[in-house]
Amino acid sequence: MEQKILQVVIDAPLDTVFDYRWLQTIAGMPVPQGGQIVIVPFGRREVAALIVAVVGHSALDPAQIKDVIAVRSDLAPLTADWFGLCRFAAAYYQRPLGEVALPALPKNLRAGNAVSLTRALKKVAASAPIASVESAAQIAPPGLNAEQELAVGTIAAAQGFSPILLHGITGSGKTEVYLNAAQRILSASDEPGQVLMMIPEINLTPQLEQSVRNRFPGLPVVTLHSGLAEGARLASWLDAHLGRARIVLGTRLAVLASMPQLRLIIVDEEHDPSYKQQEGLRYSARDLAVWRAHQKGIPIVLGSATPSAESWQHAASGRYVRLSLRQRATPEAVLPKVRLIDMERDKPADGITSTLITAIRRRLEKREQSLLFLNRRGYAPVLSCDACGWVSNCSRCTAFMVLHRPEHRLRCHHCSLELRIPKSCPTCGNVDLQPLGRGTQRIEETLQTVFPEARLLRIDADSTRRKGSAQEAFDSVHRGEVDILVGTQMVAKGHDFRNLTLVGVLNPDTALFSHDYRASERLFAQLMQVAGRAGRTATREGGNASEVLIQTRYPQHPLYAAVMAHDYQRFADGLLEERRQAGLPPFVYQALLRAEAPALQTALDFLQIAVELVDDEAIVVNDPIPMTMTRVANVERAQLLIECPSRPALQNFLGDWLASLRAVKTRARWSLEVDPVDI
DNA sequence: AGCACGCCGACT
DNA sequence: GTCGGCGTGCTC
Repeated sequence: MEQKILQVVIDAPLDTVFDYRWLQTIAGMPVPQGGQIVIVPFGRREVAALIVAVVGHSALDPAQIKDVIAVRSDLAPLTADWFGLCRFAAAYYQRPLGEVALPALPKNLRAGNAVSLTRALKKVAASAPIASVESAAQIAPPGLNAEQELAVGTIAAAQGFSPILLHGITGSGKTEVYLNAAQRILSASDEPGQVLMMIPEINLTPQLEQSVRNRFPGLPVVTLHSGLAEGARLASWLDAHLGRARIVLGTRLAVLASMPQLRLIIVDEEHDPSYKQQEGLRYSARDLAVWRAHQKGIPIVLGSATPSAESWQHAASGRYVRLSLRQRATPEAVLPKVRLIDMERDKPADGITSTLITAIRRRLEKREQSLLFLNRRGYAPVLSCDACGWVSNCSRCTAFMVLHRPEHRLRCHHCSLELRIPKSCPTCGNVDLQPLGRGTQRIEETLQTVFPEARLLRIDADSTRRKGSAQEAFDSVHRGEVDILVGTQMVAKGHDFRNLTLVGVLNPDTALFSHDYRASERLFAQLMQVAGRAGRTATREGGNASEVLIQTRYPQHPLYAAVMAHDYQRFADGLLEERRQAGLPPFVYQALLRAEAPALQTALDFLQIAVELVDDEAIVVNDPIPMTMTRVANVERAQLLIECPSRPALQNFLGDWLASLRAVKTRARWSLEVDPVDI
């Protein structure tokens, strides 16, 4: 009887391979291969594992080796390319391979549920034969302008790894460039090819999915995102893995999809913070996509109206090719006029200046829509007592509990704590408690008072909690059932409202002076994006271009000057110069060690030990500090930032450092983040 | 990460 | 006298 040793990895924080015994129980049963999924006994449970190697002998005592329970031989093995990607991600983010590779697979594949896999495989096999791109492109593409033609030509002609930064203003037709480039690449060769098209949040950008499907009717297009039900996710994943899906449209998790015939990667809105996974393995899907394109030797298009500082710098240094779309694709369309409202001169009443009120009134008279953008949900960020100074602190976090008036609740946005709004001050009994500051709910209330006849709609995480309700809300705006829309960053993405001609931005100033050096970069992107919601309408008959009004106390700030001029380049060049002088990314590479414990000192003590374990001249070590929001859900948190001008040098150091950190005896829970954001 | 074993406080 | 707190140790 033939015996083999399968070396496997498991989804656990254990950076080793485990050996299992495979015995040929039925003559002719094929020997398992690397890249296949197996079910193995692990401790007292059964887990899914991935075979990384099949060998003849194990170094272990045979008595220690257990038998494999089952081999998922019905699935084509994961390829070496895919393993290479997972290996890179694991090494780069300092995690065990199994913790990267196994969660990248659909749950149903790992659950040992043979029935659902068999059914899904049958469904894939039975689905329509693969359509060729030619037969599917029967819908005539709209004509491209010269800039778009140049972009498509450059992408399609690219040889080998070619990172391309496509900088195109809102409405300049980036999507058409993506679709044409995809078409050219898919039809260029006789072999089947696949395109990975990544977008920040699929639920907020259903238009893109629709344009892709409309453009290539009959071509297998699948979506991959966390909102899919497990069955649908498995079906999409299998289509991608088996090479049947020609276009995979997905969010950040799609970067780890198995796509054996990958020929082109597109990352739309490449600057978007959603590409950064903020829990578990904290990877940048954009960065992994670039690595994947490099590994495969294929072009990758990073598209944005406001590229990230990192990508802009790569373009400036010549690492990326920069292509610009400076014209709006629809010739009659014009950019919205951006004006600032000086809040020192025009003092706002209830958060809204008279200039903005007048502008909204004009839109109501003309039956046009207005959008007010305010990045703060709830009614007011804090409830306070004038008499004794009490404020609505969360008892478990270093944060205020936010007043949610319609729900009659105080809510902590950082832990699950929720209370009824107190009728009187908990310390002095004063019944006159005051909300301080303004969130979307309060703005909605104010507007309803000022414009009692107007049809108002608020779109934020609270109003769209129910599944599908965000879509309903956006649809009703499109149908013209809303006069004034109030929303958080949710409304900034994706949706173009044809009849919307006014965007008001309520209090963007806080981001100008944030401790987070990335805040201004995000603000610029957000302002350009929200301005784009209004900008797509052509100059209206006899009317004016759409208008963006920004309420600010700092009308002289250069960021606003760049926004008014729609001049990303001016902003970005200035931003990069500041970063260079301050020694901040992208001119330095960072890693952040976080520690948390019931007592802050426990976390700080651990980080101090970590400081003392740094023995590398190339590494700059900062002081361990409590996090800005020190306590969340009764856990105290601290962090230690380390920096290095060289990425390889940092990588080299991190491996050794982590090995010594794992040996430290501490009660703190800790984790390392490479290339952190939000620090 | 799970999951078990193992030694000290408030309950039927 | 037991149920259960989480410390620590292991997983081929």
